[in-house]
Amino acid sequence: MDSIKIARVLSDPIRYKILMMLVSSESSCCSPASHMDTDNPTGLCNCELMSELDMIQSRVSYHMKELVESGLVNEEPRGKWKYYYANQRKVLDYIEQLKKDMKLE
Amino acid sequence: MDSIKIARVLSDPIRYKILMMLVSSESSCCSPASHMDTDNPTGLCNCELMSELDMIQSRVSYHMKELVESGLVNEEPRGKWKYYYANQRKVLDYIEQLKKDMKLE
DNA sequence: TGAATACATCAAAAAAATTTGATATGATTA
DNA sequence: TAATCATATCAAATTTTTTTGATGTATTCA
Repeated sequence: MDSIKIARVLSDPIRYKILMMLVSSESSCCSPASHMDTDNPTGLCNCELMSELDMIQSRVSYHMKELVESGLVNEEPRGKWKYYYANQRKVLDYIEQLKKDMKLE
Repeated sequence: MDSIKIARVLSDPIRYKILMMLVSSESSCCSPASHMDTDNPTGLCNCELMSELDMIQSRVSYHMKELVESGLVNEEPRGKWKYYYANQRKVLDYIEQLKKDMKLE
């Protein structure tokens, strides 16, 4: 059941916060805007998350892996860096599944 | 953040299954229908969950406690038994919070 | 009342998830 | 090419969650 996996990923406070940061992010660190994918102008890289969250690198990396593997976040390598952005569609899909399972609406 | 707590509860496969069972339950075990709360004709008791899920009593009890404490399930003691029913409004609230946090719609 | 039934709670064990520090990989830049 | 920077991965330690078996409490029923 996919919604269980999504719920697990969403149940960690740090990941939830990261997801909200990604949803809200309009600018990027570490590189000029020209490095960004034109279709996805938003995004954050690990280094920004590290300083923003005051967490060591491997810890950020671990949580980003969880987020990406769940599909809630997409990643986009740009040279040395890796940018992340929220996959809002995945959240919508999760919500739809939840509604269906819980016989809502 | 409340949605994190809800997500944690929803991230366990057993609890998710129980919640779906409660949502779908129209009849009850262990007692005549007259024992049921008239406002909430659905519901299941521990004993039915035990046999349905093939789990020992303390395990069912643990998960029901988690579900009740999260607000996803309401309980209703009826004499010797305890009936549970899904609180669909709580799921809806969770979904609304999620939508808000993820800037959806 | 006393036996039986249903559920709660507890502590210990087991399992799963997270954190950390060290090291590895891979791209960039001097 | 060598040094540097950003990120990935790993194993061990820690923390959190779940499971189990034992025991406690409350209600029902004979």
